[in-house]
Amino acid sequence: MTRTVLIYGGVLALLVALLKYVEYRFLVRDMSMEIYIGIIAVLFTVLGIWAGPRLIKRRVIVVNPAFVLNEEALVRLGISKREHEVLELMAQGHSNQEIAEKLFVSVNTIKTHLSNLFLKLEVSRRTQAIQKAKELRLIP
Amino acid sequence: MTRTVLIYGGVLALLVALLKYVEYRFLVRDMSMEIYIGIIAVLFTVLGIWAGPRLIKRRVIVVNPAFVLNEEALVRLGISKREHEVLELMAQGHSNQEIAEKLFVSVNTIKTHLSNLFLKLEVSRRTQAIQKAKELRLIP
DNA sequence: GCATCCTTCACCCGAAAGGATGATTTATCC
DNA sequence: GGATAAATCATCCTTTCGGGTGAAGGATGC
Repeated sequence: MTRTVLIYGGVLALLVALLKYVEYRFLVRDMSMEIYIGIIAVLFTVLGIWAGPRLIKRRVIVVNPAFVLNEEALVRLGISKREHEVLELMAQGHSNQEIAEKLFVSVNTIKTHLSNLFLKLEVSRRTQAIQKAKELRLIP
Repeated sequence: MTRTVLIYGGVLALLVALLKYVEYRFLVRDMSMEIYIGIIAVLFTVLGIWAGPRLIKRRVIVVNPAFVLNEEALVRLGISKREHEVLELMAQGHSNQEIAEKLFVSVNTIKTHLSNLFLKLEVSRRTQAIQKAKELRLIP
């Protein structure tokens, strides 16, 4: 903050000096008063635009990052579409039986899918699978 | 954006008009040139500070909100310290046996804690418990 | 001192989950 | 047309979970 004010002051002083120089050398004799004032106005407006954000504390907006599926990991681990589907339902807290009913297949199929998933995720329990899948951004 | 530019232009025009007014009525006769220029500089610096952030696109910084334990929910649901501890370990993917070893108690104790937790969280599976506990911000 | 809550542990039983293996069907690719 | 991968289902067996019940020791508060 202190540093910022110093920089700001320095730039301001520099600008004033520049103006003085310009004033006595070239402009006053050749230009009308209006143009001279206009130049000053533009210069200091630009200065304000530049210095404003540096003087005023930046507002940090905390936002929950939207979920983006990590498709690269899906491919890398060789997780199929169906397996991913089962993974999502499992992570939502459904039992194998419930998942089977939702997907219109038998429980055995779900168990097979989950077995394969556990192998691919290198885990041995569904709670671990949820952990890992969240880390890898396979599920929200 | 278009609206912002219009406002900006309007304010600028207003300021110029004000300056003209001031110039011809009071100041030029009484003040030195330096002070007059100084006032212009200050005015347009302020204008720049005000208009800058409105002209330049605001940068939104996306940050993962830090985890804040919802103690109110803990009290409301009557979840004890030990139960919360077990809940955390469970959510990390540990089996009852593993949790028991980590806390130096028997598996039966862990099972009792989890049974009570399931009652308090109104769930019937550990995966559901994880879901609900995350929703309630009882665990990260 | 008594009630209450927390923590601990035990036992039983049935349901759910996990591991291994094999088989069939259906796409898809070369 | 054969190879390959995905999806489906099954069976067998073991481990883990979940539900119910009971009980004992310790801390807290009135």
